[in-house]
Amino acid sequence: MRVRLEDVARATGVSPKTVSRVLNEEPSVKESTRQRVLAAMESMNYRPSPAARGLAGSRSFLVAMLYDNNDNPASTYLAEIQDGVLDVCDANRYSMMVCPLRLRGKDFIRRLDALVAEHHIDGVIMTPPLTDDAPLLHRLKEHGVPHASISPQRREGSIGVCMDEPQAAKALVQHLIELGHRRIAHIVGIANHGASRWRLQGYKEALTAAGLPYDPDYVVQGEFTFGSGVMAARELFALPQFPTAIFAANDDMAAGVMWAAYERGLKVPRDLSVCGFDDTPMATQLWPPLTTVRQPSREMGKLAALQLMELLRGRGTGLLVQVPYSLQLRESTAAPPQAQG
Amino acid sequence: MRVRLEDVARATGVSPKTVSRVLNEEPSVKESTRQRVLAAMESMNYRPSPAARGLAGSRSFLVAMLYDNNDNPASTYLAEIQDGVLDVCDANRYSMMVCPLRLRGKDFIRRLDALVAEHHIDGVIMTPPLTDDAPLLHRLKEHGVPHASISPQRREGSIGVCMDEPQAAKALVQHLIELGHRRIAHIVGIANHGASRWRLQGYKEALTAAGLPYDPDYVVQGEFTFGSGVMAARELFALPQFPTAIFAANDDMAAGVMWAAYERGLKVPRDLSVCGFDDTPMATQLWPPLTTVRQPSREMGKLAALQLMELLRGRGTGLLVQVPYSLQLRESTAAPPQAQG
DNA sequence: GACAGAAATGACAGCGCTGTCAATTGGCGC
DNA sequence: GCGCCAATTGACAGCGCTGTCATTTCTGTC
Repeated sequence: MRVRLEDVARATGVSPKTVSRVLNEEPSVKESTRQRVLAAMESMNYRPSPAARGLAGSRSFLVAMLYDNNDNPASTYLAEIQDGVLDVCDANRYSMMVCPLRLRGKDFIRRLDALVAEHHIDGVIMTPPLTDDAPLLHRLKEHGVPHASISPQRREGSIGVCMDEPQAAKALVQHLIELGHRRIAHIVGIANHGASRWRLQGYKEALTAAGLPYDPDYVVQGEFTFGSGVMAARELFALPQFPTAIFAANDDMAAGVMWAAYERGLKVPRDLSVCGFDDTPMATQLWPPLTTVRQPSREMGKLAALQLMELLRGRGTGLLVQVPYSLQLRESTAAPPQAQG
Repeated sequence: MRVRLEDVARATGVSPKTVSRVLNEEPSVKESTRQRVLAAMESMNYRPSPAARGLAGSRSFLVAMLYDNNDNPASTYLAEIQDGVLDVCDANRYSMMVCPLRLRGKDFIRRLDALVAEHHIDGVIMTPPLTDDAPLLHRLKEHGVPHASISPQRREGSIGVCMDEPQAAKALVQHLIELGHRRIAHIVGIANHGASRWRLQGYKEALTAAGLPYDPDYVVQGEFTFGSGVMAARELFALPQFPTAIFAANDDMAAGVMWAAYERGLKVPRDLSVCGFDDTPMATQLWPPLTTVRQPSREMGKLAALQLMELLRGRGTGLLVQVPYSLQLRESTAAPPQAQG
């Protein structure tokens, strides 16, 4: 019925253990034997049973992608990452499980324990804000499960992938300044996300670099959601002298800002410049298309998974790879209404 | 180290096999024994090893979610479905694997074979357009893998979940007609999706019911993507007498229509009414908010998974559950520019 | 050409569970 | 109180692989 390792062994005239060695790319197998075994595997269309491998061996060939499905409004972000991770897992003959966690609910540690206990997970990929949850990280360390992070806040000691977000945000705001804007507002994201901090930081740095004052009234809290962008924008529009440009910490909130602008009868970019961050598909689908920063999520998922694979292979200790950002200058930003000094 | 079934057996004073029976909810276990075993499992925090269960038994407790990541632009749709499926799997102690297939590439059958051969998948959840791919269905039948579908085209013999899409589309177009529209265009979706057929059908039925003529010029082909919506709208705007309302087969294309309208200087809904289908988050984030049909994707994922669970439990033969739709009347539709007759 | 040591291979048990089939127990009629 | 059948439980092998450790086959050396 099913082709087993033993069948391949018999066909090749070697012991099952040797076939196992070839399967697991263990070093001490003579090249000629290796080739014969591989050929037999191929011709017999042999497929190792993950269950048996997991049961007998120490590895499960399973990685879990952990994410917080409370605090991740932009499903496209997660979907793209998942896609990238899956790609790399597939290529490396690993399976991937998706595992939504709820940081707020306090059972997420138990969910993790269950995952490790039941499935013997080999490794974990995490997305923000899980990447920086101390209890979670601690537990992973206790379990001894290797993990790679996407955009973790702590750079030292982290493995995975990141972007120079402060620099990207700074460049974006500098673009606004170059267009002539002086009253630039910022809508911050959810507090425990590194992205929120970095983007705010870049905003501040750009102002400082240009010698512009930092006005706390121009910095309002959002939640990375469209709705929170609307609310934040309304708040800003209520200021006696409202900004000529708004930099929202992500595209969803930027879309909310544009919505609120229309609601108020403001034309973008004539009356107000708007920019976001992430370059989700939505960015090019807004009217006018949104100026933003491209973040290559799919690629980042791949890179994080690749780092994890390195760890699992026992080669090296894993890196925190940095991917380049790129500004996407579109029609939602322009010179401010009245040229000021 | 690890708590095994044998440990639970010893603690309860029964044989491992009896514990196994309890674990698998087999009938012939005395209730008192059952309770004792369950109590021991609980107190010892016993977690069965899926690998061992899969290896020894005939079930793997694994279901795969199959989707085509070529032809599914709306990642939120898939993400929501995945979320729903995952929910139900979790609750039933099943694991879920996600498995993107590419119908176009001809290796997808091999991918499926590998999935079945390696992981001994217990069941499959499919999304359009996979639900109606003959070779795929045939192969699943050959493998004897139970499967549930989300919005399959063939109603008879299918198991899973669906919506009365023709009726929903008809109701939507009737709404336009009631508003006074007479020249209503439709943008069709990708050809091999049932959704495309059903929504077109509903469109036609509404016209017929109202005694309006069917004008082929008013029906243009799209691909469910934003970009294709833009193109289709431009095509329609090029007609000598262009429509006063456009019904796009999904929200993404409707967004494209609105984009194209702005591009041409048309105001929605003053100059043009636009409506979509699906009620993705985007629908409320457009300006003006989009009139559309709500499709409860998450719920549909759950229901399909529940049907699959029924199948896997051996209870009943599985149903094709129908979920209700609901019209979301928002500001993108209004009376046509000039009241006609 | 014999020998040490490395390289390559194999024998065997067992991972944690379930399927099969046999054994035990309990209930009931007479 | 005995026999019979159904309900309940248990013994045991084995799923397909890998870890451990033993064994064989090469190298090169003196």
